[in-house]
Amino acid sequence: MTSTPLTRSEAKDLTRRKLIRAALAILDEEGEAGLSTVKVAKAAGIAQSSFYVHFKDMQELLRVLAEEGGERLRATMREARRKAREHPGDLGLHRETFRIPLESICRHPELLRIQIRARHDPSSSLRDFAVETAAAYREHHAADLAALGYTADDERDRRRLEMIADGINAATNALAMGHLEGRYPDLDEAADILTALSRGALRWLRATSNHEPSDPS
Amino acid sequence: MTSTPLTRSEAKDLTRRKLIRAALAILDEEGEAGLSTVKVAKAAGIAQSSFYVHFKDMQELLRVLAEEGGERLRATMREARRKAREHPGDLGLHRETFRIPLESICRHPELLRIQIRARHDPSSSLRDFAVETAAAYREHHAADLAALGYTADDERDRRRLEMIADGINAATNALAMGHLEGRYPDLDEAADILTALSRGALRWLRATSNHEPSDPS
DNA sequence: AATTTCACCGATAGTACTATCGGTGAAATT
DNA sequence: AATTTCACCGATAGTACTATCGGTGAAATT
Repeated sequence: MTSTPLTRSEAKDLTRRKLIRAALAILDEEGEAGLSTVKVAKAAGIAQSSFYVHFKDMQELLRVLAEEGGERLRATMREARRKAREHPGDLGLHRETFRIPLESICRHPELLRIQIRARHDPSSSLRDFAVETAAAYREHHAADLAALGYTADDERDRRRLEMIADGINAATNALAMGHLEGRYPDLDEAADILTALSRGALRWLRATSNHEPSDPS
Repeated sequence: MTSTPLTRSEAKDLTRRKLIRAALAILDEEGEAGLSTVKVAKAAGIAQSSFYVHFKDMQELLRVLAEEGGERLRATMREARRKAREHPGDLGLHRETFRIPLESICRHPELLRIQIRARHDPSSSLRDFAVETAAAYREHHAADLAALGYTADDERDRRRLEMIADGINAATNALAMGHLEGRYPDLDEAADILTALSRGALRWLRATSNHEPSDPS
């Protein structure tokens, strides 16, 4: 009941945050096509025209959204990496490597949903961001695998490591989405499967590296 | 130079095909947000208002597009399955199981792109179709794995098989997209990796089935 | 206390699109 | 040959949205 007296800039910043929150919610619920200055402003409780006090246009708001989302994703990757470094060589850790991204996705599923959508939508303003994020994620994961002892010396092995990382990443996203949709209740089970998938790939990598050109049997 | 005299219904059908083709191209290049009766009609070479001679509205055109795309996808699945049945127990075939979808994706990449986009876009008219297609693909693949001898008897194993199929499917899509983007030049290599991934998962499945509750080491 | 700043407002011009309607001429039918 | 059908056309009313502009009052500054 105590009225909180805000300075003008504090109030402005609050409104800005409201706009960003509103945009994120609409983006998640209705997609980029559902975004409009009308809807975002109304959801934030201000007039449509006041939207432009805070952002030059919708494009700029989306850019800000992408930057903030990217920061959150990078922080997650850093955390996962740090944990992996704390216990090098730990086998149970291999599994942990997969639990962390799964959990982080489930904590903020809207970020992944938006990213996946933008990644494949040529009309999306967030497309470049999404493509870069996906590439960063892929390389991060490839580095993780390399850290587990599967260093790639030549071009071919490096590419293979990247392909494996790409595949595992995609599988991670798919299982996380399935979990959110209620199909896969147990995240640990998902982590186990990802571990098993990556073990299979790495076993193959070891078997074919500097040996036969290509024989997965 | 010989003018082909078309009956009225032939001409109408031709225009209809042109509209569908134009819509598919625009959908792939600009996304669903870029679709409009103006653009589609113009690209097909008719007046915007004539669009409505062929379709009730854009929604209906999208439905038709989804149905045709779905038919093509189902045909691919049937073909893959048929081939797998021809050589049961063939180990090299396990690899073939992955090459066929990869090739089919690369033959019509726009179908997958559109599907992935729609799958995660709440505003998409094609969403239901995309979700159903993804589910069908997942179950198809789970059945494929079961056919390889990893029959799932209880609820847990069935779910695990579905999770593995889901993961492998996602990886398949990711590698196909990477191939199309020029990152992975060799489709065979991609098929090898998918084979290796699935071997790892199935090995784990065999190791934990009806034994320990969950231990991936 | 007087003045300035500025976050927000309502109104509105401009843009892009949808979907309908009456008209037209060639194909199809009689 | 006369009549009907219909794929397509241009015009247009209606809808949703963007982005600007002048105005307002409370906060901030003088």
